[in-house]
Amino acid sequence: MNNNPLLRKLANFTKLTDEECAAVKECTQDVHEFAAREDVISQGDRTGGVKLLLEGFACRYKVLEDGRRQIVAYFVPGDLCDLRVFILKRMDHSIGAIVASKVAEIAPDDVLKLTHNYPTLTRALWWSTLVEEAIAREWIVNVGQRNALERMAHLFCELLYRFRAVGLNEGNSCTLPLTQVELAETLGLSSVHVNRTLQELRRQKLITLENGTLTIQDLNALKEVSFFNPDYLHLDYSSEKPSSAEKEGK
Amino acid sequence: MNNNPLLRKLANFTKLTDEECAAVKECTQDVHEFAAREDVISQGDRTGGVKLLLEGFACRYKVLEDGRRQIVAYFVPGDLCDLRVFILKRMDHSIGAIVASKVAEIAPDDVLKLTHNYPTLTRALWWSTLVEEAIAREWIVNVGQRNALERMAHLFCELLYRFRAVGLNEGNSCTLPLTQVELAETLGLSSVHVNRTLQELRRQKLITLENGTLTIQDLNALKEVSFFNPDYLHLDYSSEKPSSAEKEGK
DNA sequence: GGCGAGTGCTAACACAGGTTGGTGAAGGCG
DNA sequence: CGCCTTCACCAACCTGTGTTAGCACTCGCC
Repeated sequence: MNNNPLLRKLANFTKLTDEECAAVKECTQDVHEFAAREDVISQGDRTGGVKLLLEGFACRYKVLEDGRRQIVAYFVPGDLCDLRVFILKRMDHSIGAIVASKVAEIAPDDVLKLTHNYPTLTRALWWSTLVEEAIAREWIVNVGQRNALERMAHLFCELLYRFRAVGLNEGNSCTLPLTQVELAETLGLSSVHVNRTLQELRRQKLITLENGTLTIQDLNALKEVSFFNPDYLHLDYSSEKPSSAEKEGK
Repeated sequence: MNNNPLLRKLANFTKLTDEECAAVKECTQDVHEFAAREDVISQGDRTGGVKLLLEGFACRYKVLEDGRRQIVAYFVPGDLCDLRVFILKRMDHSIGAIVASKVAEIAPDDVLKLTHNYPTLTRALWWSTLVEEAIAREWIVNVGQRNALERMAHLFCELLYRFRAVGLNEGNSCTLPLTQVELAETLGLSSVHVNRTLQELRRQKLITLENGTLTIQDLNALKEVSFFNPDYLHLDYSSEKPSSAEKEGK
């Protein structure tokens, strides 16, 4: 079961039956490969099926008319982009692969079938989209209220938690193949200031970031300086549900 | 039909049958009133039903541990807060009334019933949640990439479009009962700088804002200075669907 | 009638972060 | 092999925005 990162992620919310897992796997057979820095879908394109990142690392971004670019979300394996995009006609933003990635495309009809036939799975999928929205809100807070150091620290905390949720961490390390320019476009900073801030984080022995690998040396300290509160990720299956009569599993 | 702002808004996406309209109305009978600056629901609370703003003006916000506050969304009448919140256990943010407001609470079961029985209505509701997400993304772009003047201009453009979509504008004017502090918390600026920026917008004869009423004197210019592109609001029913065989109405 | 709270507004100063322009190292490629 | 591009890194300077503080006005209330 755990070779599918989506199922791995959903397990953070609820336990799925074998049948549900099989149904998901069946719908995610249409896999496309994208090269690093290639667009999966571009602003203005007609919406297609729902994309599921299977391997790699990708982002959502918008560009202003004058060229400024803002990355508004990251996708780690297991992330879906908008369960219901196909309701809209055109993409109001782009999705780009950051490194070589594998993306499954789920046909609209399959989405409807899945949500029609499997209520538990449906709840789990809704949970994942609600989390995605919560992340977007937290990013607004991040760029709106936090300074450069706090912003960057907060982002790194979030990414570690998300990689963990799909088992793609190694202790407090995870792959993070971002250039400093991309970090800048994420955090609303200049790349120069990203560089300075990275150095400061390293100087304080909070993180290391080299060769596309992020290592958080002191997670508690990093959480503190960035006011990171993981509640918005709603990864609370184990913590709040022990009393429920549902199966425990695993 | 048009006395319900939600139905009014959904009409921007598709035409609903009388039966669907009646079903919506029936589910939105449980109305609560909130005073200005009162919380509709607070961070940490257990999630209840889905809230629908009927009258007034409200916002979503998050507060950091040290007191900094960021408003991450505004609700105009007709806006729902997360069709599926009830899947989550606790609110990771608060919703507050800005002025005295009326809020309907739709029971989770009613949401499920509606989406189970009325596919067209369901599509329209999904559309509205997708738009809400798109707005959140645009806000990230706003605070991340635009400077103070552009940010404020962009926000005002967005709000006018949204008030228009529910018929609550008067030409290029709409009610906007925000203090400068609230504007600051929305745009990630200090209240002093909000003041400066407002004056600059007034000086350039782009807007007026007094007694809680925003008037956009030169919408085209305001859109230009803020790189405002309304695509993300997906209010494109009329513009992209003339060829469809569906009814025209109204 | 006066007082305090809340709000809009302004000025002076401080500083976080942006801009510009540079270096060197690593990798791709003719 | 040298050339070009990309990226991390660095320094000097500049500016947008924040901070602090103070004044004026309105409104509600004792």
